[in-house]
Amino acid sequence: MKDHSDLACTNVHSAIQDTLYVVNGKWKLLLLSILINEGTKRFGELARASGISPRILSKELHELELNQLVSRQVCPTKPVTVEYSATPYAGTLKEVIDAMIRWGQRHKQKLVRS
Amino acid sequence: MKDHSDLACTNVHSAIQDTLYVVNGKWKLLLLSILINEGTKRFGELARASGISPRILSKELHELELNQLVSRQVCPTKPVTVEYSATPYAGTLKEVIDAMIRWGQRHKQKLVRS
DNA sequence: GATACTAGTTACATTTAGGATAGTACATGA
DNA sequence: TCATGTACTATCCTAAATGTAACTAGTATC
Repeated sequence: MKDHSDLACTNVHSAIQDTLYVVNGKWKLLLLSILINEGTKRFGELARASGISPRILSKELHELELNQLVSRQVCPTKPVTVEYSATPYAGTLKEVIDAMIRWGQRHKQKLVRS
Repeated sequence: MKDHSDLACTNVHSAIQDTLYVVNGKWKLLLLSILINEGTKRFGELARASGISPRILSKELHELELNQLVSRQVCPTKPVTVEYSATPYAGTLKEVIDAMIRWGQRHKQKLVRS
């Protein structure tokens, strides 16, 4: 209600859309949350922790890597393993993720009460 | 990294999924942002402000109403108008929305710089 | 050689989201 | 009576998202 020029509104609207574009879909914020809160994980660990099928997981991780939110490191183990980590830049999304976690928890409690 | 029981993780994961379930899609957070920041708006105003087609707008507003995030009031004007407002409960999502606005703005600046 | 573990990939099917277009219903004013 | 403004709704369609199942490739182990 305060700063209400058309320009300011447009910026706010497109800022939301820009964020949604980067973290679209059912899985990206969940994956980032896991990597941020639990640290580096391998492909199989992420699949088990999230319940995402390999095909989707591979695609989501690739998209997150393109946006520099996740880094991928191949480890010379036998058999080879691949470690995925949240980048420092992903940390800037923590504010969004934490807000969503808090809201989801409160929302569930509200549903239980009513 | 701190509280790392399976239960805590499960709760965190499902909390994110619960939030995503309520505010899914391209438009719900944008609509809520408009209604929260700019106040009550009519159907046509929302359509113009957001660029959403009537069919989708109607569907999104209905879903938001079901989740008690938006209230709908018919005004006895001629022709009849309908006002949509963010409910007090929608205010609890402001934290999420503001975090996404800030992130989107910073992200765009990052893209411009690099 | 068969089996298993790693990290994917490929092909296919299904579901969902979203958009385009036109039409409905009601009232007003020309 | 016809156009206009309001708020939708119905129909159809396309594209995107997601899921399932099977399969590849490299290495190690039995």
